[in-house]
Amino acid sequence: MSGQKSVDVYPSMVIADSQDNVKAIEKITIGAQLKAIRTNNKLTLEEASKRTGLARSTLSKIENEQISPTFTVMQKLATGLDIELPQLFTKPEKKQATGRRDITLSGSGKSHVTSTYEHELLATQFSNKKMMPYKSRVYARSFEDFGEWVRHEGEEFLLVLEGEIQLLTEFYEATTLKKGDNVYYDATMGHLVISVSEEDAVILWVTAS
DNA sequence: GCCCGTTGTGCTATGGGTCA
DNA sequence: TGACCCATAGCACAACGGGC
Repeated sequence: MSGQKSVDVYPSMVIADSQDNVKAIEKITIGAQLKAIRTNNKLTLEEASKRTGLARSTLSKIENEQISPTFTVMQKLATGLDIELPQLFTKPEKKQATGRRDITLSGSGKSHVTSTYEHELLATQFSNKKMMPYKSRVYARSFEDFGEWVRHEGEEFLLVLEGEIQLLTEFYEATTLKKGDNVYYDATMGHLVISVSEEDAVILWVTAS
């Protein structure tokens, strides 16, 4: 319950608006997303509290960015509010149409920087999509940069766009992949990616739940 | 006055870091 | 390795303000 630690799979996010460099950065906060989802569903904090099992004050603090929810809390939020977890990181759509599309111009994805990766989330306007595509610059150079395996629900496809990476997985030998190489794997298996080229590698990732 | 949201305080539980 | 300390998350509770 309390004091839980979690692997930062989808960390707090920023928006980049340049092609190669992150310039003006706009923060996308989980709190704001949570509040939008809750109010769209016409739920009070009290009602949301009952549905998620989290205290009303806790929800208020999350919405006002006073505390950062752990992965477990985000799972409770997703379950209680009947949403997919990635929706906490994407702006909610009021209604969905069929035949929809989402164009992300070069460098205009939602960026989110960690100590190991700089993610640029693509096609973020869809709140209920089955895949989550994102481009990542790989800062990590060793397993120690992560401390533990990254694992989560679903499957992932990875394509190397620039540089050279090493894919480390729980059950296989480390594999070196260069530009154009790709891999599809079960994301519940412990995995992580490190750069092995002189420059930080850039990869395309597609996560499907 | 009631409902709702926000804020502040104090407490507990837990994990990480440090040190002997 | 175990003890200790500290930071953090989460909870309950109370108080306050705004809107109806």
